Amino acid sequence: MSQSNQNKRQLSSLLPDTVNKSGSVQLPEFDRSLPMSLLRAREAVMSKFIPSLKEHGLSAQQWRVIRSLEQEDGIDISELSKRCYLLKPSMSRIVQNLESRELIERRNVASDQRRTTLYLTQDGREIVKLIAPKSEERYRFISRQFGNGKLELLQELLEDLVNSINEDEQ
Amino acid sequence: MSQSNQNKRQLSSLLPDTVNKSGSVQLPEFDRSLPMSLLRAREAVMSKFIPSLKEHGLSAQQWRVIRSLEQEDGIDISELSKRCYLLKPSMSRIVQNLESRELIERRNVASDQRRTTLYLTQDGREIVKLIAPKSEERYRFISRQFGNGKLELLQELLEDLVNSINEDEQ
DNA sequence: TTATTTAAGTTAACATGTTAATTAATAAAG
DNA sequence: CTTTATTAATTAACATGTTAACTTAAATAA
Repeated sequence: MSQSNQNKRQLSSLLPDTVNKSGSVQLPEFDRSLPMSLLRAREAVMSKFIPSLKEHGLSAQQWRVIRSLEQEDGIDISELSKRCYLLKPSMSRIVQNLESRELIERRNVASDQRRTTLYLTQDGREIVKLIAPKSEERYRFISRQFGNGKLELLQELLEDLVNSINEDEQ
Repeated sequence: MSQSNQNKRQLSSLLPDTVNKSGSVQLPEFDRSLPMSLLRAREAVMSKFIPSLKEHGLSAQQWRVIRSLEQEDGIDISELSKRCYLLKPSMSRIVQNLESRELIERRNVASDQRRTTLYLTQDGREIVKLIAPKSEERYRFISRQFGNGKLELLQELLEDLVNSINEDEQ
């Protein structure tokens, strides 16, 4: 994981809505910007999950793929890349990696030879059984430390943020 | 930017705190997990900033570096990598890239020849002047769409989340 | 003063993010 | 039925994320 967050500053006024007195525009303080806050939060959260993934030789992205197939097996690569928020070239390489390790397998779609569907293998299911309890424990830890109520509120705000940004594009 | 979020589901109960009735542990639904929520939020936010960065041939990471030097010039590479949440090998390559484009310049530290300090060039400052107003407008847009109060609350929750996760390590 | 440890930054190697191009298959249009 | 357009997935190429190793310089210990 990357370096810890060492440059914490006092919470200050955010996102000025007008230009400053001298007439020049200004961005929020770099460390206070929304992208940086989201980056820090995600790195902190991921730092709790990555060690147990590494124990099984899996990257975060590979786990996302396995996790998504565990929830619904047999979807195609395009759909899987959407659900995992991975670009298709990235998904293509990840699928090859997991296939070579026999954690997932491909099947052609008889009705559309362009498409390939993906399934967890028995080994893939075993690795889920090994990792899932540790991830579950990590979630409980985060939930306890941070507070269940605050976590629900955060999730809701994150969803509202995504919706409010995306509705501009509709 | 990556594919849009097309698989929205109804907001459901999050982070079960106990094992389910059958006795097996369970993770939150994949799409509802905190890492995925944070990833989506950051991608949505970044999608508003990246086009104007690309107009000037800058990646998000390169902009972070320039942005950080604009706030405080003349810091060393190690300190800059901490502030930008970039690993040192990544920072090393980014610095080389920006240096070759004459947006930043290196200066040795006479008192410690291991260290190199970095400064924005005149061209670097010009590009900040071109990009900053667009980024500022993007912040105003996000703030309007989402709500200033909600944005402050979100920032506060993100900071609390980071603090609560990290205090376990102290 | 010398030896050892630590630090700053770079490089190698591999994984993933990203854009563009390509191939093969399917759908649509005429 | 033939031609054109679109789609699914892969590959190439380059940037960045990540870990390990390396080089050079400074700090610390003996």
